[in-house]
Amino acid sequence: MARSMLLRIRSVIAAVPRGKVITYGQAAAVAGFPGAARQTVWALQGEHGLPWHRVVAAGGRIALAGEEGREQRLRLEMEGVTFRGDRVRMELHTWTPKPRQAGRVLRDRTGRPRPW
DNA sequence: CGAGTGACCCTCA
DNA sequence: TTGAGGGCCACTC
Repeated sequence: MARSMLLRIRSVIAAVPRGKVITYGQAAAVAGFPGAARQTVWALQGEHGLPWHRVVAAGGRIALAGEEGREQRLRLEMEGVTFRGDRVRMELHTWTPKPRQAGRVLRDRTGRPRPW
């Protein structure tokens, strides 16, 4: 069931702690679907109760536009997340689930290696 | 079943 | 630094 894909991505997002963030691509990869960043968007759509503000685009960019984007930034700053310019300082706040074996490399669907 | 639509991402010019 | 191009895939007409 393709449905479990979104469910798994949701559970990953739900596990992101306060003060930490995860990117769309990472959320999908951690859930077991490297390269499926767009599905993370779907996983957030219409779902309440998820820490949606802790999901940012690659490089710490806020993907939401306008008012929504400003609210997301406010929520993050309230949790202690710091910014540099208009992006989150990923080196300080990126969340990684359980540190996997060092040196591990995941590959996306096109066979491209994705450093992890 | 085909086409269009995303709060995306990576590579390369 | 920026933009194009191709890739991903659930979901809705």
